[in-house]
Amino acid sequence: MRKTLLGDLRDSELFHGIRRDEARRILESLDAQLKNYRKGQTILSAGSRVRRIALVMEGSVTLFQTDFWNRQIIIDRRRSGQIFAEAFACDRHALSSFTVQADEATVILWFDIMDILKVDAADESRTALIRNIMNTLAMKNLALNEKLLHVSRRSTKEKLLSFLSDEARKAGSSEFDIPFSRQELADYIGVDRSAMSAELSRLAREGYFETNRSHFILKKM
Amino acid sequence: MRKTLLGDLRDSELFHGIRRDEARRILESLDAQLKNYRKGQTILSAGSRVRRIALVMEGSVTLFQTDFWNRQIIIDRRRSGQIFAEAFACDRHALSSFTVQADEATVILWFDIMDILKVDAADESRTALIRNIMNTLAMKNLALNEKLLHVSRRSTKEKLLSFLSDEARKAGSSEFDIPFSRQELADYIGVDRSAMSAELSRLAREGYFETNRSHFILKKM
DNA sequence: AAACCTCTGTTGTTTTTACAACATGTATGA
DNA sequence: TCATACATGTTGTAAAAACAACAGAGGTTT
Repeated sequence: MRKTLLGDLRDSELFHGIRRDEARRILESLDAQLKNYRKGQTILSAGSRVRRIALVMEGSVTLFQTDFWNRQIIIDRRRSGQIFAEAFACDRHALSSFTVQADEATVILWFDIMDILKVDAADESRTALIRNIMNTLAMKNLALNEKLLHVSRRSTKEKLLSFLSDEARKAGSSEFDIPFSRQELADYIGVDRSAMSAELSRLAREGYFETNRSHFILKKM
Repeated sequence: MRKTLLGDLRDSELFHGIRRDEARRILESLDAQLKNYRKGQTILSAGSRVRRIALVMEGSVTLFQTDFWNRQIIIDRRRSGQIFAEAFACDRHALSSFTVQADEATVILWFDIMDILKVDAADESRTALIRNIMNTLAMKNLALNEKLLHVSRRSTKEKLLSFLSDEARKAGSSEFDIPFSRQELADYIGVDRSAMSAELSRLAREGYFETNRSHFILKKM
């Protein structure tokens, strides 16, 4: 495996806190495999069985579904340092629910995560890797739960109040900056930007908060 | 620990495939603790640090949030055999984002999941438990992803088509039964029941599918 | 069979949202 | 400073959804 690529590993959430030589040793014992893909090439097909986690080393990929009526739905994009297919690899019975294609020339590192659980193989670095994977799954879980909580509110007003309330909780203060522009926020909670902008004005007028750009100050009422 | 309760453990997703005596041994080494709660008692408060996973042994609990403007939002309910707080326990930096209260007299088994990763403690049953936890996290992830995909579509029509397409994919056939009544489906995708019913009729008339109650036959067009 | 209940579909009305078009604000570099 | 580009706010209109009220279908109990 190329040294330059291994160096980059430490930047990924998965190998965080694991020494480079340790990472190399672990990956070798896990049947890790580097594969190159051309722009547009299919890396993983919907419906296929996935045993291994994919770590994007170089390039970027798009995850999408094709529905029953052949309409394409883009799910997400993953870049260098990020992983995909981890949920399918960690759940023995799951098949991939999406297709993955390379956006550009891309290098993927594949490795079998379940192998790492083998009883005879306990050591500190492996433990760290398992912890990192569990952390990753847990964090994704929390992020998905949080987003779902906002998105599944019925009205734009409820979505905004749910989101802002959560931001205040995370900031530990009624005054905070959100990590989104207006357009990004609208996409995140799944509504139209201009309608959302109007709703924000209305809520501010009603006294729920003051806002300027990404800065918010919530008001008890 | 009471034998009767330990017997029930095998029904939980977490201890699936682990022998009763093994489960007992593991739990003792993990500082497992049984606690009883009265109806209405708070089991876990939003904002607190959580080190241990909670497994509901008897009774049931409600997970909810109180937002900035003191409005209560019910997130979910967990019953005997199910776990909660697993994502907070698996992500060292996370604090609980919700409060948990007992719906009735409830028994909770608390245990430290990160302890199980200790290097000196590798054995088959522990490996199975780790695998089960990863499975649980992965399955939740997939379920959340799937629901989010449907809920975040903009219109009722898009939500329905997204949901039905996914059901067809999971069934491996264009003909299938959905696991929901109309009201449950409306709640799941986050829309009004009667409006959804009307939309279903419209889509059926437009030729997307035929449906009777929970039975659907999708049509290519 | 009759009475009852729950689920589902339909329709008219009200409310909310999306959409489009444009105005204003803000940051950036020539 | 001016020109420019992009983000944000505003408004009117069309479309969609929520809501409410009711009717019929299906199933269950007596």
